[in-house]
Amino acid sequence: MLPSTTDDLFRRLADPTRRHILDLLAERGPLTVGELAGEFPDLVASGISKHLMVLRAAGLVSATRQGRQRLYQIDADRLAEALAPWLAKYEPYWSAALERLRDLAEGQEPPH
Amino acid sequence: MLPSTTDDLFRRLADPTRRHILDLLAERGPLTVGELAGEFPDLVASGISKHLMVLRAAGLVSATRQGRQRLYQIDADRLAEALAPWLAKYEPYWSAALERLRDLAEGQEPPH
DNA sequence: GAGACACCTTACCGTTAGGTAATGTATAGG
DNA sequence: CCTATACATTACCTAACGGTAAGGTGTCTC
Repeated sequence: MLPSTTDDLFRRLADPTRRHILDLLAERGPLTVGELAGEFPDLVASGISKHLMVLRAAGLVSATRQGRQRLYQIDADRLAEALAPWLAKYEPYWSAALERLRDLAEGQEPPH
Repeated sequence: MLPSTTDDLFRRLADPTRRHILDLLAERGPLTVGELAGEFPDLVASGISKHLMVLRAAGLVSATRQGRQRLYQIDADRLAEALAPWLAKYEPYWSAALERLRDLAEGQEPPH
């Protein structure tokens, strides 16, 4: 399922749990299913596993066995690659928005 | 519904028809419901209207009466603003992906 | 002001998506 | 080997979503 069209991508990113999983993998590096499941007290482990399968089917994450555990890591390049065509259409808008966000983060007023 | 959290945004962008509506408004400028509906032969007009309500509730589009028609236009700034916090997390990845995309569009090999 | 028109709103319906629970499979340890 | 562990997989249930159809509201035209 390498192509991962825009439709496909947005469908997979639509679920907040899946985006949270991606965020965790991006922040902390590779994690096991158990570690990830620990971050979602309201969910059963097999639910996490299912979400991981959805992400893996699009190549957004990849897994490597580590004994009896399984280490998942994000493939942010693929994520970016799949999102790029859509992003390109709105580039001028969000590039400005990102600058405003950065200005805000620095606690200084935007140049105005 | 001004805040439009990331969760909220992705839920609304998840539907391909809604993203297509946004694309059309971005490319062609303000359009009426009838004009938009014409682009979706498989859908009934009231379906389009429903999608527009979903987008409008998040402020992603706005409408102005024009006689008995209604002109919808995209609010790309709000779209970008809502997406920016999420985008910022993966910025290094997709900024590279966008460059590769641009290089590809110009028909030249990336600098490598 | 009566009708046509453009759109909105509501009610309803089938499909899908996300959740749990139960079962299956592969690996580590005693 | 036998058991426990760590995930994967399957079956099942419910809620949410996207769709149509029918009725409602406001506006233009004659």
